[in-house]
Amino acid sequence: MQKPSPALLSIGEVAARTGLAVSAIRYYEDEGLIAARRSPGGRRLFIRSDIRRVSFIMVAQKLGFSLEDIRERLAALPLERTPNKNDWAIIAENFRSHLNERIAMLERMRDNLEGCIGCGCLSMDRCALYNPEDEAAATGTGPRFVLAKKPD
Amino acid sequence: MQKPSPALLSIGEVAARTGLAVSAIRYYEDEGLIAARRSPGGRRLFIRSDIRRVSFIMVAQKLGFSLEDIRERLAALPLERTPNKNDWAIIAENFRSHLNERIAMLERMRDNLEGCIGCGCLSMDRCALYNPEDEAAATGTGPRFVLAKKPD
DNA sequence: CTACTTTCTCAAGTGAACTTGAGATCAAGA
DNA sequence: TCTTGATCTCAAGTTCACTTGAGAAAGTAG
Repeated sequence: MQKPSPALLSIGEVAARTGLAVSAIRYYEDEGLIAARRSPGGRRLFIRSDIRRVSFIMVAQKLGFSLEDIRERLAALPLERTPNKNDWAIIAENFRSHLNERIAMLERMRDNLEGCIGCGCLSMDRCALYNPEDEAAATGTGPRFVLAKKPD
Repeated sequence: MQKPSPALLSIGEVAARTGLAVSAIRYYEDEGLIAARRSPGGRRLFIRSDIRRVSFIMVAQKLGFSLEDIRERLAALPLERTPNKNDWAIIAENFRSHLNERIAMLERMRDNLEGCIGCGCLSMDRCALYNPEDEAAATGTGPRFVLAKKPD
């Protein structure tokens, strides 16, 4: 009967299963995002749940979080032990609220954009995307009316 | 009667009105994202619509587009002439579909996350976030079941 | 005209997130 | 045992998106 999966994984296996480069995994370890034990010969050995941890890092990055952000978020997970349901639930909950914020921002952006195309207001007033410079000049920096909840 | 706004703007004025650093505006010109004419003395002169162009760059960046992406998108706008409603509508439409994709991705991510917290499936099967490694290993690289439309 | 501020160019530096290269070691199959 | 192939460490290089610095010239207020 062949072993279905060994208890510990080499860095190459983690790389193959996540699609990440070996060098990137080492970098994540240097940066404290993951932890590895070592074989007697000095090679890194990962536990299976590290694949999930790495996957989480990759997904979070695609969503625009920095490694610093992600490290803070992952700090709630145990490094040496396989995280349980409750460990992940804490992370997920935290992550979810950030996701909702981001979704809301994108939707605002999209709706402003659509409003602008349809409304014919492009000449001057009340069009946040077409004409953010006047209000922005009054209050400070950047075209933030497109991103803000309300230009109140 | 004081001039309400001169026809052409200095780089400092564009910086003040967009909140961007002067150096960044020069950088964008080097990168071909904006174009400036020059005064007899060699200073950059921008047209008013360049403020909108710069604002657009800033917003698009916040949404995760690279300057390269943005340059391609802006290529549909005229550089020397003030873009009209139709020019912007083309950009906006193009941009909108990307926004919708991004929103959909975030929503999928969020829903997977929520499903995972609630469903109690964290031990093994059918939980894309908790356990992406097995399916991912079979088909290739990365934790893409969390991001893909369907793990079909 | 003088003094001061803004802008100019060009080169080099910065931080994030990795990758690449060199030279050595570890581990497994023929 | 020999020979690959995977991994190790450490230093240096890369890309992106800028910023900083130096030295000079342009514009502006008094």
